[in-house]
Amino acid sequence: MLTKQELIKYCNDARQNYLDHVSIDCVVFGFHEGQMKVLLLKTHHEEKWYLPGGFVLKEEPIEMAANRILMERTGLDKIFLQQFHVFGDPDRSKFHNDLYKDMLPTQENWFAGRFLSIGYYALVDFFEVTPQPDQFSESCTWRDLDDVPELQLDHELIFKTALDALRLQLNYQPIGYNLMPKEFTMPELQKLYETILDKKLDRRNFQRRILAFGILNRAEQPRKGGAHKAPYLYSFDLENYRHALTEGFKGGW
Amino acid sequence: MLTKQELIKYCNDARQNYLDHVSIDCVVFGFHEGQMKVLLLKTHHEEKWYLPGGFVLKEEPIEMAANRILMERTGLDKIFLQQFHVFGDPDRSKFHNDLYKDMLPTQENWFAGRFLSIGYYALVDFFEVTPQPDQFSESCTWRDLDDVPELQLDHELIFKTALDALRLQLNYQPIGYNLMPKEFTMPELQKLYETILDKKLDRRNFQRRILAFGILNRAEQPRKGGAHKAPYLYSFDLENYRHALTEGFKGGW
DNA sequence: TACAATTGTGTACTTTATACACCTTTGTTT
DNA sequence: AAACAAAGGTGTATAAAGTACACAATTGTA
Repeated sequence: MLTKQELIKYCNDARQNYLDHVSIDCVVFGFHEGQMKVLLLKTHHEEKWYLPGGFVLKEEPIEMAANRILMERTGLDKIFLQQFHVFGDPDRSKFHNDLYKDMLPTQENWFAGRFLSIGYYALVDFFEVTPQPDQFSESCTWRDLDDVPELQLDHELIFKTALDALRLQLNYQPIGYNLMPKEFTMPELQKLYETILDKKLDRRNFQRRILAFGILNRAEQPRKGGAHKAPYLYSFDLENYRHALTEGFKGGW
Repeated sequence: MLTKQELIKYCNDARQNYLDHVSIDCVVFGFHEGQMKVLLLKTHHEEKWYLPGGFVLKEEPIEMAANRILMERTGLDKIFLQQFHVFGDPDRSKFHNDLYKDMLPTQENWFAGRFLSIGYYALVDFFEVTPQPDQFSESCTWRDLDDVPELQLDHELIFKTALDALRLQLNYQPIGYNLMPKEFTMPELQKLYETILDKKLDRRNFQRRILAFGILNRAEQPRKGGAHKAPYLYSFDLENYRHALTEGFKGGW
């Protein structure tokens, strides 16, 4: 809970710098070695969880805003964010809007206005980044997908919609660059798909299909040292990968 | 061109009623008997073409806003609109913003502010609806997809992005209800797909594939009276159609 | 009556998808 | 050292889907 002075200061700052009525919320999925998580913020002294979100500067492109917001609120930089939906229910922040209504008249409280929220999602390796909570948050932590706490506002809807969008994306776009180490084994890549889809895939059929996409290069030398048979190492063929990103996989019709 | 008094009046009205910084633009694709068109507005006394767009009322859900805007600007009612993207470049309406800068200082001109635009698209039978221009427009007309005039602002980008979204949709959702008459022949339905995709499909393979989706019922009696062999008539199985709409066609992974 | 246009139906071939089995490698157990 | 378990590479049989065709049936027109 803010003091009245703090609230007024934040309102003035926001009114001056941010575009009114528009916010951005980011759903950052984290993957590492078969585990999938989502990045959440928890406010000070409360058990209230949020997706990292924020506002758009008056002259800022929204893609830049999404990246800046993610950076400011979680410390994560240079993450590829993908716009997926706008959440525009006028009541979506009703509870939030009323929070400070006794302290400051709603008309004077910039944050109590109506906000549409543009949803962005991303998929990162959570071992490659170190989330840092901002001043408003007590913690910024990865939560297992099957252990997501109750979220504030409509953030559960945003989260679920993002997960659907991500799963749909698997069908016509390559995925995994920036998630896998430079070289990785086929079972490791399969884990990624299985984790996102939350189901088991056949080892051999997965291999055939993913190889058919033509976005992988196999290294000469297999990985050594581990227990069991030495697996081959693969890396993404960046050129083909990027091409597949823009062109998509199967044409459909 | 508006007079200064008119502009001031519109600004006041808008400031009072509309959410600042947010607009909606609709890309309405029209289809009938193998022709595909897009609905455009032309301003009075100018050769300036726009997509039908407008603003969101302060307490209005954005889906309702999209429908109201389409109704107000084109007369089209009860059209299923699908949100597909937000266009958030701060310069997207730069030219438009400067239009009245000599008449009214930019700060006082509500319309000269920055607007994000939420894109919606729809697909309708253009024989079933009668577009009516609103007071701002000289005409509201269907234009052939390959004869789209130069569009104002970033409306060409919005149009093209909508077309991509529509084509992508063909791969995992049924389409055509509300576009085809209650009963239609297979070649007629094929025309729809060919027109949207702008390419020829094999007659026989199309039939097999579309029938495999299980969303069509074949009538007992073929159509009579026309020249040539009497074709069978089909209608959409609404239950299966709706199911396919929510579930999607092929799972992919 | 021949013909062109349109539509229905079939079939061979290719490609993908699915469901399996078997072998190799490597560290651990006995 | 031999046996074993676990992980991983590769293959194959079958089914389903996609592609490319050919031919027959119907109907109005030349």
